[in-house]
Amino acid sequence: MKIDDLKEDVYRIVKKIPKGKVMTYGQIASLLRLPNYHRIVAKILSLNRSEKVPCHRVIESSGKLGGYSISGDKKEKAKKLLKDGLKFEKKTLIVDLQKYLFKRF
DNA sequence: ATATTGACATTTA
DNA sequence: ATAAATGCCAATA
Repeated sequence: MKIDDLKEDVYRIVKKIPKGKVMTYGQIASLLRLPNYHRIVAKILSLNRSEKVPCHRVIESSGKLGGYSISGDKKEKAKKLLKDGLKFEKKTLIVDLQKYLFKRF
């Protein structure tokens, strides 16, 4: 299973996301030199469901939160992000990527 | 083995 | 600008 191998890399990257920043699925995939694996990244995170990784800092490129399997409630994810210091409309749950996107380069 | 699905992204209309 | 269509890979049924 490649996913099992990618899992480590994904976690590694996600863990490196500084507090107050977020990354997108496609971005992570690109960092792994696998630009088309965004879906796989998402699947990995869905399978993950462990809180050892700040997976709540991974959102969609559109700025929407995406999903959250741990509690199944996106509000939980939003709360964590707010706790990280991010500020966004609680109604739309749209994150300002211009501000909070973590770019390594 | 084929078909559907997924915490999506990018392109086209 | 928004919305639909297309693409992508692996897992699951």
